[in-house]
Amino acid sequence: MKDRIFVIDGSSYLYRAFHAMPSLTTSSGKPTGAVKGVTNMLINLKKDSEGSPIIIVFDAKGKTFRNEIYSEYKANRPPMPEELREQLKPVKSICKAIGFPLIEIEGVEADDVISTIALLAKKAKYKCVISSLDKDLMQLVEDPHITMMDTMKHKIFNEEGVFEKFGVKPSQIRDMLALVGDASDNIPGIPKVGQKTAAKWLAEYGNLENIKKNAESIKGVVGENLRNTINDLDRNIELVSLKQNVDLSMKFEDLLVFSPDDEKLEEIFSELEFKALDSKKEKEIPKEKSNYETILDQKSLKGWISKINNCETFAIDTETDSVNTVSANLIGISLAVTEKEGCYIPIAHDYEDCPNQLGIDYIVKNLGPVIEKNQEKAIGQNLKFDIPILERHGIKITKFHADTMLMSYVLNSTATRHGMDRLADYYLNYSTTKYSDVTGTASKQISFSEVRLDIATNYAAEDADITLRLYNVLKPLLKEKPLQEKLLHDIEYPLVNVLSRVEQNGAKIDKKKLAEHSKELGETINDLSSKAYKIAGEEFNLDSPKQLLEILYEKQGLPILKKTPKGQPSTNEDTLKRLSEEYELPKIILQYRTLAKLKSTYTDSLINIENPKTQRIHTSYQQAITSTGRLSSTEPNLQNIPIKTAEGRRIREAFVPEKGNVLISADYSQIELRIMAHLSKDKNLTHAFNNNIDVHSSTAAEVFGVSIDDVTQDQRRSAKAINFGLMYGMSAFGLTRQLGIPRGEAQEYLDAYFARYTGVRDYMDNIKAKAKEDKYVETIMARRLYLNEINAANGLRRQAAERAAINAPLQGSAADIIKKAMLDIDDLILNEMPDVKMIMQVHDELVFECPKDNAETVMEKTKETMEKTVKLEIPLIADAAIGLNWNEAH
DNA sequence: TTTATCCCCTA
DNA sequence: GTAGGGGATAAAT
Repeated sequence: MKDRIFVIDGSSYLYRAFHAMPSLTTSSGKPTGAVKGVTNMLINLKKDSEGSPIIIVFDAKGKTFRNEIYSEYKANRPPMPEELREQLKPVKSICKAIGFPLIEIEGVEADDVISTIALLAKKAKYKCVISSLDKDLMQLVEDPHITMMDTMKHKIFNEEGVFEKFGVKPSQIRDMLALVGDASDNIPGIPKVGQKTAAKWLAEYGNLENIKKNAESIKGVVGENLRNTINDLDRNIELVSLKQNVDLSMKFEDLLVFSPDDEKLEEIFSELEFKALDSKKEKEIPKEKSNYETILDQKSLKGWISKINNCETFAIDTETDSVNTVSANLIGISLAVTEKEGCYIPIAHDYEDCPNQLGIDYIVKNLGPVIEKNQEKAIGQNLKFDIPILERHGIKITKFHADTMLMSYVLNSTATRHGMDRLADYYLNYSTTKYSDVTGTASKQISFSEVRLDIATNYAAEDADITLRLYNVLKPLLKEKPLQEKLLHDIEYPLVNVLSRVEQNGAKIDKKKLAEHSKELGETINDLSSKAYKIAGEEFNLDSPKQLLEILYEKQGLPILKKTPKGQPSTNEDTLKRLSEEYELPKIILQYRTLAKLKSTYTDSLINIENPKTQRIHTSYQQAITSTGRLSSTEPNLQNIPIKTAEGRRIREAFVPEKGNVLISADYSQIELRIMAHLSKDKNLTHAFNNNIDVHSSTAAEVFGVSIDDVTQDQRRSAKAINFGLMYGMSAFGLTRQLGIPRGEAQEYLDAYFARYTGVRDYMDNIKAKAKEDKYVETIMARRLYLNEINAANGLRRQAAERAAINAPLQGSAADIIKKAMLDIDDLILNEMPDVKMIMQVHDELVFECPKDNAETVMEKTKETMEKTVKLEIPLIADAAIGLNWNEAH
């Protein structure tokens, strides 16, 4: 044995990549997803092959000998989707340019070519690895010199591998295929005989000939089917057997030549707008030299002060020792005025031999006023972080020029994530120095104050420099989208300061109450664990789904009702609930889960996360995360505090005001459904909202054809499920699951709904059509969500995009509205009621803390502001309440 | 130590 | 069926 060669089944790569990849396109709309997928697979294989020859084989046009044997062969195969066909040429060009010999022979299927190459390889004493998952090709593995591999999953199929997958030996694959048939090739097998039966027969009789001989002794319907169609088997064998004598019109040695054309490859890549293929190559390109200055003396600071005073715009960034704005200490400030130039002003670096720095007092006194005076020229990346840090040192920024994170978010919320490292990569094709590169991670992590000044300068000044460069790239892109630019300036920018204040305000929690609750939970959890162990007959980790499924399904033998996406028997709530009807253990697990969740995620962690300095908890609102325009909340997430169960609501009782204060909560009533009425102008829906009629009852009356006074609880519940489901783009199937009713009944409900709510029906149809046309949908404030997969060939992906197209304008418009309400109320607070604090936003709810004396007035004003902040076709209603804890106020 | 999986909390 | 964050375990590194 000399070496090995790899043979790629090109068509199988192509289809696999097509279905696995999202629908990427170039800026001009040319589809590239499959090309990219294939390219990645090729590059991976090239790495794995360690220099062995690689040959790639494609199917070619033309009828083959199989069509002569059987005219229906592959007759039902759908034509290649247009989106994929367009990508065929570039894929082949890339294969050639990478340097692999590419073979396609008219009138010969790729499988036969591959089979022939495998034989030639054997004769030349090469091992042959076929990169494909094609069942037909598996027959070749009977030869020990030939193996197959799954490139994506790095799985090798030798004789054992084949047996594991199909239950037959490679030498029996032909017989199995003949028995089972192949739907995709339109080869009919024996009716009712699938892989299992075929494997059973082959295990018993060894081969097809023996099965035929013993056909009489096979019982049952399948035996009868076998005898009825036994004459097809010879033909099937011919169809599934691979030829090994194809004329390749070239010598085997010529197949081993590797002839890359890097220039051509780069050309194709740039046409397809791919980034450099070889990450190694990219790294070898030296960064363009930038000029970064460390500011340690008064004179050089003065130089930068005059630069700031005289520039049009400047970028600013702060360096701190924490990502938490409440506890972060200011370590330094960096500035940039022109690209590739920047400075870093160290303030609190502290390590052995650290040079003397100018000091915080000097900086605040001399640079502070300059920043404040020029703030409307300031550009930052996530200024919500920098603003409170600077403010703690008396440098107040209330109005800035731009925030590159938000620019990117408003341009396209999903094209990339919007952290600076990602933006630099995406918009500048520039790889930044990472924070962890200079501070290290985990146990080896040092504070930024301990980072040497030269290293810190390179990192920090680069941040300001890159921010400026990003601004210069993003600015013209936004100019082309005036409505989105308006959204940025009217909503997102002003919201930065508001969110910053909400975060700094924080919320007070009753730690004692939480600790008590936590203790109680702990005790009950212990009891439940003991009970569970007793029933199980052993101790195990109740938090481990893996251990749990062993106990439930293997040791206790409970029926498996559902599996997880990865094929493991599921132990989720839904499954356990059903099992609880008959068994005790699942019931206990469910109780355990509920309480354990409350303890670990809420009572314990809220206590832990309280800021020792302020004795309050300060979440961080992410303004550039969601695709739809909503905020999200982290560390802690205050947007998922329990409410549905009584036990859960006890957690809300621990959110309290300072002494003498109260909490006020105001939430929009049915805001997304109202927006649906507004956008669709549906007569029935609009009528309900305009006349203050309970919308779910009204829907129930329409759908079930009864008077609104006669609507039963059950009918209202069903109508509510329909109303919510519609906003998520749900189908009859989903409604079936939600209501536990037969599919036909669910469909009847939906039909009845759309017959009565034609405006909604038309709106849904129109928004989908518009999404397909434009590749995006918009909210009432022109926030865009791009839907790359709205025309995807993959049905599941396309349908998911369609649902997003329906939901995003509803969810996103609601987000727009509450954001605007927050701005209005913030104005109100600044101008009229300075003792009120906005402390939380939970998507459609705002929570305030204020002295109890004027609480009624504050409540009325906030409610009114929320309701008046935008004018829609229907009224907006906010429900508000006052309380001594969040549960009471809600 | 990081990453993936499963589960579960919210609007 | 939409949009999120996060805890615990177990596997990969």
